[in-house]
Amino acid sequence: MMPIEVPEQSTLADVATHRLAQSIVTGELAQGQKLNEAELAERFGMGRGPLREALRHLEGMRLVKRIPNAGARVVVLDRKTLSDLYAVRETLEGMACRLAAKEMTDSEIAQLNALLDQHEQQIEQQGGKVYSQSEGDLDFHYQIVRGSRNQMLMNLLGSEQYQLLRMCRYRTSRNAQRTKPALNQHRQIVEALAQRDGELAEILMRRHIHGAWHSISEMIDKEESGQTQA
Amino acid sequence: MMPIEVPEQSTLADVATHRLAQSIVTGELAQGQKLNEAELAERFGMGRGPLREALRHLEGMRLVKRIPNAGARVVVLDRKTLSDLYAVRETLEGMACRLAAKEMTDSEIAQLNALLDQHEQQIEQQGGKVYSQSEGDLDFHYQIVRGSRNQMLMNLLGSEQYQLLRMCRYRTSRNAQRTKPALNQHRQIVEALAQRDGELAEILMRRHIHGAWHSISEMIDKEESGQTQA
DNA sequence: TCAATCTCGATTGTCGACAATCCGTGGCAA
DNA sequence: TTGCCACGGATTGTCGACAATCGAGATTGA
Repeated sequence: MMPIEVPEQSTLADVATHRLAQSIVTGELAQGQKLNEAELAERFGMGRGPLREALRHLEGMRLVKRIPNAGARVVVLDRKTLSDLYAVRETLEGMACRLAAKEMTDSEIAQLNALLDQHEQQIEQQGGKVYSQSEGDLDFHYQIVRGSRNQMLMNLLGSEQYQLLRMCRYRTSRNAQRTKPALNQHRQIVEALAQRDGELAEILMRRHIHGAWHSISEMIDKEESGQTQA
Repeated sequence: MMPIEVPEQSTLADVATHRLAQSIVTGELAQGQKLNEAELAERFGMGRGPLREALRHLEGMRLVKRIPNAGARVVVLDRKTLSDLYAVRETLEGMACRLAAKEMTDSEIAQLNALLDQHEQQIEQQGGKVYSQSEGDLDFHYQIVRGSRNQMLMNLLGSEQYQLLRMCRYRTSRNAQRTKPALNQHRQIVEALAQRDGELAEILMRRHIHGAWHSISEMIDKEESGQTQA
């Protein structure tokens, strides 16, 4: 609810933007898939005008790529792109941690701990399904980013990049073995925040994200067993 | 030519996007200014459809902010926003330097030095006008970002953020005293790159940007002598 | 005089139709 | 058979008109 950017339905183009972003992120629309204006407009029950505006908005967000006179396609996240994304994320979220250690209130940090308690419960109860690794995890990260009080960071990590992130998560979070160690790392980070040790929090977060990329990278390697197209 | 994102005119919405972005960045359209669809469409010699698409694109790029049924306005860069922007930029460009020290070819680094020679000439010839501080400086930074080989970095720093950056530059680059020391800092950075010392290059770049923000911050303080509106 | 409301002009949101362009297909000739 | 060209369908790009909404100013009542 917090990060998914509620558009408070007012204009049709906005709801189209929202629905398309959602569909792209969840993988309902496959990467590289062609986006037919007439068909989508029909499905959403609106004219082509608002839909085209939504496409342009998503183009600005880099969720779709448009080629003049050839239509729009969902962006494709290849290995290199993902690698670059995680490298940037490592830097940016590390920075967020450093700032958050100075800026977050004690109450907010307590909330963070409560969030982790909640995750722990869910892991124990349902044998560590996927929660902590997919949505809950993102909540955790997003809360810290918010704690940095840096609006630019929130924009970058909370919107555009974040969407790509979620795309990636939906692709790879089916077999999440990493929930337990991830939770421990989260705990360490919050501990560092509570002690107002920004440098440590930054290092821990960077290590955490680096590990996440390592894990995801292996997953992609396995997954890549026969799909190469231009 | 390199960074200004040539749209190779094909669709009217694209040229509108380009022209609007240009006007916003150069300050031709003031911050917070209302963007009237009919008027702009008239001025650009096109219908309102393509223009609306351009506005949606710019909205995705965060160059304009739209309020449903109330039109679009040029985004406003207040002090806090700029401060956040420079903090992020410091981190990101530092990272770019660290990567570039490993990834750039000797030839590219030589080119960088040639670019600085050119800047030096221009400074000496015309008494250090504005070149190095406004456009040439950005070229320098952009070349390094490109040298990082990280596409995500290039997107972030080369497009969205970069545009905001340029907005800021056009606002504050009238009285650039900093061209000489800035050039020296640039030289130091290139030297570190040439020695493949990524850590040093990162530190130097961070210091360079930090100093730039300090300078710009003071400029804003002076400039702020009687303008407060909601 | 002040405040609430009403009305009107202006602006935005939406739609349908038309023009331009591209892609695949089929025919034709070498 | 193979390469090229023309044609047709489909899709995108653009425009003009209409409906919905908002803001500002005038009007009226307390």
